[in-house]
Order: sequence, then C-alpha cells, then structure tokens
Amino acid sequence: MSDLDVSLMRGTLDLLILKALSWGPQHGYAVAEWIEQATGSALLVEEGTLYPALHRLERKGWIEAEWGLSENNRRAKFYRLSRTGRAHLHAGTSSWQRFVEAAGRALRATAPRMA
Amino acid sequence: MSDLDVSLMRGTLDLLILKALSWGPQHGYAVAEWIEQATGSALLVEEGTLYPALHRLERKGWIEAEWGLSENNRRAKFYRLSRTGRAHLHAGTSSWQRFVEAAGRALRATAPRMA
DNA sequence: CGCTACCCCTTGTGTCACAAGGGGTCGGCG
DNA sequence: CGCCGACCCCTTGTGACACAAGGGGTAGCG
Repeated sequence: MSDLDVSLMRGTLDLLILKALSWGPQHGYAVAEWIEQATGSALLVEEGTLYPALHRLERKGWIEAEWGLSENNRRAKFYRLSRTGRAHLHAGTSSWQRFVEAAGRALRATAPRMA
Repeated sequence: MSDLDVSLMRGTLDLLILKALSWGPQHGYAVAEWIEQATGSALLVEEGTLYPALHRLERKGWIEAEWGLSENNRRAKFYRLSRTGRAHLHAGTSSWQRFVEAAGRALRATAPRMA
C-alpha cells in the first residue's frame, strides 16, 4: 500500500477483495487492478499482500479457487465468492461503515480553543 | 475494541488519542472516556491498548507527559499535545479521510448482477 | 473494613501489511 | 531468433500493533 503511507488497510483489504469478486470470478492480478481502479489509484495492493490475503480468505471458506486461463491466454487462478463470503461481505461492509462513521464523528468534532 | 469485532482500529487509534488531547491536557483514563463518548459508545479502547499507544506517541514526540492530580484527587499522568503532534493530527486526519473516501467509493459501487 | 470507581502498567499472543525476494509464460519487437 | 516487458503466481522475513489477561495502588463511601 500505496499513496497513503499509513497502514489503515488493516481489516479493509478483505472487504475490498470480496467486493472485487462480487462482480464475478476474477484472478488475483485482476483483483488488484480492480481495487486500484475502483479507488481512483488511491489504494494499491502489493502482490505480497494480496496473495496471502486470498489464501487466508480461501481457508476461511469465503472464496473458492479454480485454475483456468486468463483473457490473455495465461495460466491463472480464478477466485469465486462463496455464499458465506457474500454474507460476510455485507456484514463486514456495514460494520466497516459504522466504524468509519463513529471515528469520523469523533475526528470531525469542532476543535475547541486551546489554553 | 469494542462493539465492532473487526480490528479496523489499526492506525486510527493514534488519531483519536491526539484528537482527544486537542481539547487540552488529559490523563489516559479520561482519553479513553472521551473516545467512548465521542463515538457514541461505538468504540471502546482497552487499557492494554491505550497505555502502550500513549507511550508510543510520547516516544514519537507527539505528546508530552506530566504527573498531576485528577479532578478526583488521584495521582494521574497528564498528556499534552505537542506542536508536531498537532501537525500530525491534521495531516493524519486528512490522510485518513482520503483513505476512507477511496475505500468507501469502492465498497459502495453498485453491485452487478451475478452469473 | 471492604468494595467500587478511578488510575497506572506489563507481558504474551496473534494477525497482518509490507519489502524483497523467486519462478514461469506469452506476445511482440529488434 | 532471442530478449524483454507485461502478465501471473508464490514465499519468507520483519515490524507494527490491538487485545486479553494479568498486576498494583489510592480515594471515598456504605
């Protein structure tokens, strides 16, 4: 990650991956490209971050993998969102939004005068 | 942390602490209370998370500590926002907002029909 | 006197983003 | 034809950090 130096990515990456796959099966490389494009290049996922994350999600049963051929005629592993993965995408997104709203409210609170 | 099971706190806690101190010097316990109150009880900071974070921020020079007496007449360590701490609060908050906006844009993108 | 609220701290433990590597294949270009 | 760049997969450190679970001490009140 990216433009934004901070490691705010924690816990958000999984959601972004699941969201990418909600468009239909994708291989890893395409997932990374989708995230970059969907965030207006604000978020860039390193490969060393992406692939472990995909394996993690697969272990959890939220996505399922299958080898295939990419549109460029290359060997690629396609990931598909599972039923529980889709459920978690919805639950996680709403949880994420509540978190962001709460933190945002606190951070936006009007600055007081200082002593 | 809290209501929201996810560990989205990463990288946000520092900002919340700095923001709490932007109201003027506070001791640790009061910082935790401020965060809980300012987020409508959505975010609860564990003491085992808070104090190491305070020490971390102090090591970075963003806050400065001084022993004193709380309003309840108890020994307490008061933290004060330093100049560089205030600068980081502003920079970090805007960076946080850009991150949230980017991720939110991607997560909100209208769900397509599935195959 | 004991209990609760207040206030400080530490030591595991686990997760995870990242940097830095490595490997293989396809298509095109000099 | 050989090379190079884009495409596509992966692993092994390393460090940061939130959390659970402990510990300690003081003030005031029933």
